[in-house]
Amino acid sequence: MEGMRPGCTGQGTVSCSICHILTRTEWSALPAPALRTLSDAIVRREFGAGESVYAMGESNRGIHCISGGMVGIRKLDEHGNSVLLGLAYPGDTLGYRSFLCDEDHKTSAEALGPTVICFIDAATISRLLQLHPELGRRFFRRATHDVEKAHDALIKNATLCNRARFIHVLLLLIKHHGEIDDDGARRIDLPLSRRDLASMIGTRHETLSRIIGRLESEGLAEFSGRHVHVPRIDALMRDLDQRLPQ
Amino acid sequence: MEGMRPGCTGQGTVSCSICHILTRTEWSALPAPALRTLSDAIVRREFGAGESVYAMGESNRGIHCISGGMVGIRKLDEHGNSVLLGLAYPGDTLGYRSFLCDEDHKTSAEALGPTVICFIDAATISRLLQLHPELGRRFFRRATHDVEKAHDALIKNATLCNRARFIHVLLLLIKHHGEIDDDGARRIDLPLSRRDLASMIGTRHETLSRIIGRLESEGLAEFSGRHVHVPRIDALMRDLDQRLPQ
DNA sequence: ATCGAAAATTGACAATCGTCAACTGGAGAA
DNA sequence: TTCTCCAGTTGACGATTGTCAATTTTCGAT
Repeated sequence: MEGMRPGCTGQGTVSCSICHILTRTEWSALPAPALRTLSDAIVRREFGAGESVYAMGESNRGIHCISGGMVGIRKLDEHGNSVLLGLAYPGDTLGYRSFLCDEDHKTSAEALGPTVICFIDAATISRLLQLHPELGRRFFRRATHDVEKAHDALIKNATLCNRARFIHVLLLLIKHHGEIDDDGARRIDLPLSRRDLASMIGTRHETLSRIIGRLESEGLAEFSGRHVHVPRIDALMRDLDQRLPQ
Repeated sequence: MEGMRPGCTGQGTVSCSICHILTRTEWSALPAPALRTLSDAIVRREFGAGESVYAMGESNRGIHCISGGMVGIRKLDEHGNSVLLGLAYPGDTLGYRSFLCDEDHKTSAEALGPTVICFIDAATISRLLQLHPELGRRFFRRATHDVEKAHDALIKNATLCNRARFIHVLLLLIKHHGEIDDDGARRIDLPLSRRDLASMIGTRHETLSRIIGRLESEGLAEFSGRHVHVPRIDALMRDLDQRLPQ
């Protein structure tokens, strides 16, 4: 199977019942015996940065569950433009919508660094869903949450300028990847290229370069390649309040 | 009950099994006896233009199903900006997500003209869902479809300029409300204010005024208040192809 | 270490956009 | 009717953006 690595532990060697991110996943709706069924069925796969987990248009053979690392959810429009719709982290389930609707993948998922993903095949999920209707309700909740996330993004696009949208993305990334210095400053190594960052806020990469330049000249952040240093994160947040429209 | 009109036929007088828009709704998953249960339970309500069907933050007591007319789905951000997220037409179900997740309404729904809406109370839905699991699957499909619609809107926002986004909205409205003249030209009475149209494409109403002005000076459309005349609709669509980025 | 391709930055310029302001026009109330 | 209010339009202006182009930097492969 593509993506399988020599170090992959393969089937049945991971226990979902002791998975530390279980409480974040939809599977936590299952009782212990069902979790054993799940553990026996999952296939653990490791991905390197840039590797595709699945691609738009592919048929969907099961559900992916992120155990470690980070995944970018991408979509291409009819003209080949790539837009990064969102980021997924350990505990997030991928491909559940198209799987449960028996449709092809509507987005692409791509590892943004060393990533470990558990794959659960169609037959196992069908069995679990039939025995435990609560699992289906959890996935419905998840879909609802995804709608709300997309609506929030639409509202940000409609009401904020590019600069504010970028700061929002930056704060989100800091929340997930940032480290705190002794003086309270934050440091990150961005997991995304400038182009992907630009596509997330809906602008061109040249424009993003200029926004970054302005943030640097104002002392709000220092960028060096993918490394970012934010001396005072509250200054960034206050900048958002003062820059509501454009 | 607020919104009830003298002309409202009230409970049990509408048969869902003969509702002409039934094939479009999730309820078509139900067999005939369940449809009778549904018919007996629904409450038909009529709304005038601008009347609220439900508001953001209200508790959710059931599902609304549009029988006739048109509804705008609106959301307010934390600063009071109103954004029109989408339009709903006969056959569309409203408020199903927050209802099935047992949460408050996350959006507002507002009649954009004389509108007839059937309301199904919580107890009836719960009973139907329990007896007919397929109904739940239909709602899941609907949620998935809503995610994809929001993602498509995000991609349009990220890759198209305001002018192209407005033309997309205009074509959508023509599809639903347009009439065809003898010479093939289209006519519409827009169901939305300029401000709402602007919020849909994520810009200011002054900017929309200028975009409309340019479309008029190029002969692509004539605007007179809310009435629009599009002499050649294919010219509008061709304009989209030539104006991909900005 | 070197090379080459892709990513990223920067400049210049035209086009677009947001803001503020003034003005027009129509709908509803007194 | 007249008045007021609000949606809509238009103008002016500065700021931002997209595009094209040139250049620099980065990163992986050889």
